Amino acid sequence: MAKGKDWQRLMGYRENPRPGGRSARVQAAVHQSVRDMLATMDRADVTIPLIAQRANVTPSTIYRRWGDLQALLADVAASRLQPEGEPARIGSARDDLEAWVEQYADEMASGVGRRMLRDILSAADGANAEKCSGYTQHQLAVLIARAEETGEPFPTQTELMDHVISPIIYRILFDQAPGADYVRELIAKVMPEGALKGGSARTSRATR
Amino acid sequence: MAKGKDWQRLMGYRENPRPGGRSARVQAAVHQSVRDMLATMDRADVTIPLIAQRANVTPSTIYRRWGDLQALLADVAASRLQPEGEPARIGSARDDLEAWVEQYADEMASGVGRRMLRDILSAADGANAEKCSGYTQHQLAVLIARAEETGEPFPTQTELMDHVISPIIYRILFDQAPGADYVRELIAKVMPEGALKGGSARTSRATR
DNA sequence: TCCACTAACGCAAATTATTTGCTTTTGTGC
DNA sequence: GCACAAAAGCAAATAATTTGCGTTAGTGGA
Repeated sequence: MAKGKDWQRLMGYRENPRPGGRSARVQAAVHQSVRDMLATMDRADVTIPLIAQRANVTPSTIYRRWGDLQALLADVAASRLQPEGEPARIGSARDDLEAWVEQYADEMASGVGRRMLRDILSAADGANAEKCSGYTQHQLAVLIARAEETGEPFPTQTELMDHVISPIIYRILFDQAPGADYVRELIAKVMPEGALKGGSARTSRATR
Repeated sequence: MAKGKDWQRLMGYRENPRPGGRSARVQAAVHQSVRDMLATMDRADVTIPLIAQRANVTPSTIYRRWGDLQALLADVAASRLQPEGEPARIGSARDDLEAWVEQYADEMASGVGRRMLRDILSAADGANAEKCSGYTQHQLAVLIARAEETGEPFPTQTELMDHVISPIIYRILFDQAPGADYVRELIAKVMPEGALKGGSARTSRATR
């Protein structure tokens, strides 16, 4: 089994060799089918033949295009994890950050989010994982750019990834869900000295 | 397919229902078989029938006991990730911590370590992931206890998990390997104020 | 030590998933 | 339009998974 493990690379089946109508339709139908099935039935019962049937596609099409179920699930998860827009503008850069990270943590810690994370990480090809991490970094970059514009003191991207995102993801993957106040504490810790929360003292949580 | 998804729980097949001779032998043979195969062949070619053959066991035995390949791989990975002993005693508590974390990061970032991590995370049952995180926390607890004995200032377990272990694991899972100096920087950041590195200034790396 | 009990294993048939060679459809560039 | 080839469909061949039932062998009690 699994002889042609990486033909996807061997024959450059990558991104846009022929993105025209039919291919795109098949891809959309298959993705939709996967999303539907994940929403309605237990993940252990989701199989490629079933996905294919619901998508009105032949199983071999899926096998040839994605390789195996894990790769397909990872692909679907990665596309669902792609942010729909930029972080909301609430108020100060820090407020925006807090709001965004809280929502991020909630999404990732939810049942579906957690499973998507795992799907992405368990794929043989790490491309989707990198893509997913890239999305996060991009969102943070937007927040950082805003802070720069207004001159507000703000953590660097590395600090945010290492000390806010990483602990959140670790907890989700290995233990349990991080709560909203835990997230705020993480943020408080990486904010540069002198950056105030609202109008009060640094560690205060009175405002809001 | 996969009808009896979680019979392992339904009928309490858990840890020690009957750990006597034969069961233990089968478990050892299967684990060994998996380790051998992972070492010699491509992971995509590792199948349950092959594992069974090499372990001189019937495939259905493996299916009934572990459920599927992912669960088996996660089980093997978790047992390989179990630390063999306590962290080495090098010198100061901080030196011990640095040495231990560096080795931890190296192991996890290596090809095998990375794959084991992913195996553990991709299993449907999160028990192995928790177990694995528990090992890490236990090792850290030992280091913390030592620091307490000698009265050296030391980070808390939460600080270490959140700001040293988490960023390392995140990088391994999503991006690339963390280097030794990156690891030392993380440690430097969580050491309490006033804790000196070797005999010199805090951020110095002259010693050692 | 022997015996009853049953968890766990082995075997083999039935089912289901995966691979593969070949044909057909259909975007794409000229 | 037309030629080209990428991607899809189809179906047969292969391989993995499930399952029912018989057998083996730890475990606890007499």
